[in-house]
Amino acid sequence: MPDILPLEAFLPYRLVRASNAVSQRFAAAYKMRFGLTRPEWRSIAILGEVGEATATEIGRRSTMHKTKVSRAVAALEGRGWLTRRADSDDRRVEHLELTAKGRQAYRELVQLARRFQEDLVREMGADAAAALDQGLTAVERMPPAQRR
Amino acid sequence: MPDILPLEAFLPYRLVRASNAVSQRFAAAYKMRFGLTRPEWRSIAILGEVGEATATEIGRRSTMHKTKVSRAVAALEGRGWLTRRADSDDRRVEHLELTAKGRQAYRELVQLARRFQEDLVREMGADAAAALDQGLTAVERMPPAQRR
DNA sequence: ACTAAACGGTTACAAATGCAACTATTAACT
DNA sequence: AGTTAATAGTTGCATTTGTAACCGTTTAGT
Repeated sequence: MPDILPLEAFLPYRLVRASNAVSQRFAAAYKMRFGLTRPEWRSIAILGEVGEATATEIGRRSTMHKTKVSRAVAALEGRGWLTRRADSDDRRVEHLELTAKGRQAYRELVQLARRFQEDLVREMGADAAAALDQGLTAVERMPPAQRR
Repeated sequence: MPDILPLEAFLPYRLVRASNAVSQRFAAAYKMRFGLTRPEWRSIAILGEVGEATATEIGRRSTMHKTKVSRAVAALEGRGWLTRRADSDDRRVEHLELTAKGRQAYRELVQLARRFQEDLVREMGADAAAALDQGLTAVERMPPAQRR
């Protein structure tokens, strides 16, 4: 009498699958357009949003490990999409900022992302999208101790 | 007037984050209890659910690449949790099945998963969990061409 | 029947990732 | 002041993952 668990009904699995499906599709878009990796796209997204940040802050905001951030930042710097500026008070800290070229790319990326999300919502249906939003909000509210 | 995109409002990003938060927490549980990797746990979950499957079928059902499945299956075989049986008609095919030991582990894993999901739903709130369910269902319904 | 294409599964190699150790610097403690 | 702990960021190394090539077998086309 085997007590089975249908994987299709298991929330963590469904979340992973949905997440993979959606972000692989989006990743294909920005990768094709710019040759960016996910850590790179995320770092740009943060910098474009807040204007200026340290590597640590990028990591905190985007939930990426600091080595990922470090490598992404190095790559973006190599592309000439961001610059580092030493902090005057604390010489460990580097303030990062997009260059004009980086901001231009960011603008395009934002367009891409907006269109993507619009398509997604249209395809899911507005009511389902609202439900998803509500569900994700609840997950996001869960305390870090529980979330991690 | 930079047109910004708040990452916190971008669905793919939110999905990835929620998915990571939830499944890292669950992974910690089965990893601690059994030392399983995620591909291994998924393979067991499929086999426990359907009783018997080929590697290809495991891949299809769990959305894992065939190399991942191949490695997971090899590891589980090494543990003595599953056995391979050659197909009589088609000698390329191997039918996989959990051993008694594997089924025992599966039973425990199902318990673990059930408790996990109950806790999760309780913590989110039943209404939010229902909303999440509805949202995920809509994503799952999206055609593969769009999903991938 | 014979060749080419397709398929199940494994393996080799390259790229991405995570962890731990490291450097340099600042903060905290006594 | 002087030692210790903490922090920002980078790098080396082991592990994980994905891609492509591969072997053996079956199917399809001619």
